[in-house]
Amino acid sequence: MEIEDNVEASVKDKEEKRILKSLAEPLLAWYDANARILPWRENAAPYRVWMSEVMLQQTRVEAVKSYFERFMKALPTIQALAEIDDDALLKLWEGLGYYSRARNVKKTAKIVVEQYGGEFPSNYDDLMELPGIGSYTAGAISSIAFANPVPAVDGNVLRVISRVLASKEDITSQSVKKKVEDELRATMPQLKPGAFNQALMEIGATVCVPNGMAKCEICPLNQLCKANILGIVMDLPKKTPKKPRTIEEKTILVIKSGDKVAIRKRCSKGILAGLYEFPNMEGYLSEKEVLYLVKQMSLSAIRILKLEDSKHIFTHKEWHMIGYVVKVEELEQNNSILKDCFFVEPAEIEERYPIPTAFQRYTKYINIILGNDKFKD
DNA sequence: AACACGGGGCT
DNA sequence: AGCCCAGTGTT
Repeated sequence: MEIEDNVEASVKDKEEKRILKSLAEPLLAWYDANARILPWRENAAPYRVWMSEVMLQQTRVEAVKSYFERFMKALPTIQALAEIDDDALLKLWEGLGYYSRARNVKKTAKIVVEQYGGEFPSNYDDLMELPGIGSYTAGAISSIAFANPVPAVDGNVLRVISRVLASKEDITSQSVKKKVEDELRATMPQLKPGAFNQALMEIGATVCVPNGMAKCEICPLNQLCKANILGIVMDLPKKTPKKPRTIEEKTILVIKSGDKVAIRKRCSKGILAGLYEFPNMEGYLSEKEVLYLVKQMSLSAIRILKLEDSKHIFTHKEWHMIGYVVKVEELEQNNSILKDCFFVEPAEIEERYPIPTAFQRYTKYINIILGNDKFKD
């Protein structure tokens, strides 16, 4: 019985290997005719490939386009990136999300300049040592910029391979990803590995799509795709469901003094690390409670206005926010709200301070005129 | 293996 | 409202 199982497994392995090896020809032909024109495809310089791949981590192509072009214009060389000021770097990344990526590209730029003479390493294992470069990005850089036959397995590739092989294994498990990487490393073409990897992802992004109907009619792989043949494309891939988001309630204060507004720098660890924000606290505070706190710091007239409620959704949590604009004069030092805050003009925020999207909506209230009807003593 | 880490677009 | 995206790092 054990022997029969082994024989069966071996037959299945060979079948899978045969299918994977037959992918390259139709895939490369399709890619030649259907590759999208994208900014980072103008040329495959390692610096460009690296930056685009990092930006594309968990981020849609459409969102990355403008960021990539602006970033490469501002920092045309890896030397320029290695030397840029942290706030200026985050300002270039503002709104793109996963800000540790920005910190990591700068760390890597420094290493490449100092340890590699400014030239990116080409092989997979060296790339894997660099901050912010994992198995996917190492494979993408090595194959696309240096033509090394190593796989670049992202969510698209996992979905496509899962369907082509009609595999019911859970693609969210790391062991499955590792297995797909190993199988592709053994079967992918030695010629044009960069085009092969990009073609696999491009099929996933434009044909073998995750939501809605996969376009199997126009897929170059439809004749050899087991899920298509078996009619189970919509049932694949299998994934374990995600944990529900936790909800956090916050009160945001837009504190105005003259033409300036109070902001502060966030902690260097955790969510939105190192970005700037309006002072805020846990929980919903009433107008009275805010006023009480604000009175401790302001010696004279105070006006306050409640703002519209807002909600910001992250991957793993939701911020439900209420906000107030508060006009203050004559500040006392070292009060609790304004601890770590400093006052800046709106124009400075726009050009200098990176503000996460969750707080961006409150910037429009900086210039609000507070009427006398809201005056409180 | 599980979790933290952004933001946005599509169904 | 849920899904998921050209994933990586930490625990």
